[in-house]
Amino acid sequence: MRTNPERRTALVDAAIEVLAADGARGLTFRSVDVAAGVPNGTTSNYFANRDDLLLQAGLRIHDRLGADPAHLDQPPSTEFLTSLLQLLQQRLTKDRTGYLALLELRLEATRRPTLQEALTKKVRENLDENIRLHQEHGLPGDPLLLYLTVGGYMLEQLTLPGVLPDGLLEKVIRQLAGSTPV
Amino acid sequence: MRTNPERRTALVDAAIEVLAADGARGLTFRSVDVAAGVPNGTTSNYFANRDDLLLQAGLRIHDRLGADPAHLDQPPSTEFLTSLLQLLQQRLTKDRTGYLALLELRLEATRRPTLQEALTKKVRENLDENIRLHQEHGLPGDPLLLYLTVGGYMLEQLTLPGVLPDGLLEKVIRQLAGSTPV
DNA sequence: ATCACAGTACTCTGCTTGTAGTGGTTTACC
DNA sequence: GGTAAACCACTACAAGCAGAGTACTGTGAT
Repeated sequence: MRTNPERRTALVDAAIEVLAADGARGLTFRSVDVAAGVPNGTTSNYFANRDDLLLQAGLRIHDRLGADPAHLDQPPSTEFLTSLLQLLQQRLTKDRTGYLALLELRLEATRRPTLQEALTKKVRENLDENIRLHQEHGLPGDPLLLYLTVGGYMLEQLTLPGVLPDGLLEKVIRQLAGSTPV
Repeated sequence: MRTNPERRTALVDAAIEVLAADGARGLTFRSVDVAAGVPNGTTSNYFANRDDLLLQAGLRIHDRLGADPAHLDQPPSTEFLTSLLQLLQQRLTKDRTGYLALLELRLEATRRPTLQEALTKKVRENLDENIRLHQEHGLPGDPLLLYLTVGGYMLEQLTLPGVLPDGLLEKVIRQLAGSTPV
């Protein structure tokens, strides 16, 4: 088992690429080798088995998607809320790979208790953080309702982008900003 | 290419089971043979290739999930809306297999334009029907907003059931029933 | 008797895994 | 500053497995 940290994260990132591109079906040691541009057998040397690789990818994804707190130093208003969600929409196109990989992992977690446990923990932390920030900034609308709606929107746009009408997210957000918390 | 219709749909149903249980990764001709309890090679004889099989599964799923209009002859009220969504929650546990398979197919559609096209058509039809019924019955709330929220809820419950607090759907629905259409 | 299908069995192909082995580079220690 | 040890990149290979596809036989219905 090799330990070189740079190469390790490079491999995990490559695994995320593979997940998004070819799904869990395409994730093999060899395909990660290829995606990372390293010789055959390298991923074998760094991870005990496929489960291990999936788990690492699941943890890493949240680091990649979560890290971007720069935009939070803004006035707590409805304007802010919409701008924050436009930002989310930007991310959805920019970091499509990461979100798709996360979806694949969620599905895979259905069959892997260990992965499910780890993902549940991470996703819940993320949700709690969302709620905390929402309340801390005194933002309008119910954070849980927002979370669900945005989640549904992302699923739809990621997998079947032709279904929803254009500009829906903005309209929806405008509605939600007017509703009161549970 | 064999044509026996009963066996054909039995194979497609088996394919849906396999999708939910093992994901797209596990969907092979042989695994469908096993799930359907037929001899090896049978699925090969009935479908040209994997793409074909996936497409058939995608079309069939909507028949399985959609057919249940009995509950629609009820008074158009907020009460009705909540009861209808409780029914959805029941379905989520009863027909978990179908919904999971649909999720897998959505992900797979990312890589298969033909499948994506077919699914987009079906899902959009479903959405349009939802909207139509919603308006026809004069139900409260915005149907698109409902659609997104319920979609997000379903994704969460299907893949990481430990994340959301109990009874959330009801609370959320109550909120949404009070909001006005876009 | 013919046709369509169920079921069996077999081959071929490709992919994946895991590891052994070699050579190079860095680190530590004298 | 030179040597030894540890670590790692990379190559190459052996072995196994799974899946696809198909040819063949038997059977029941028309």
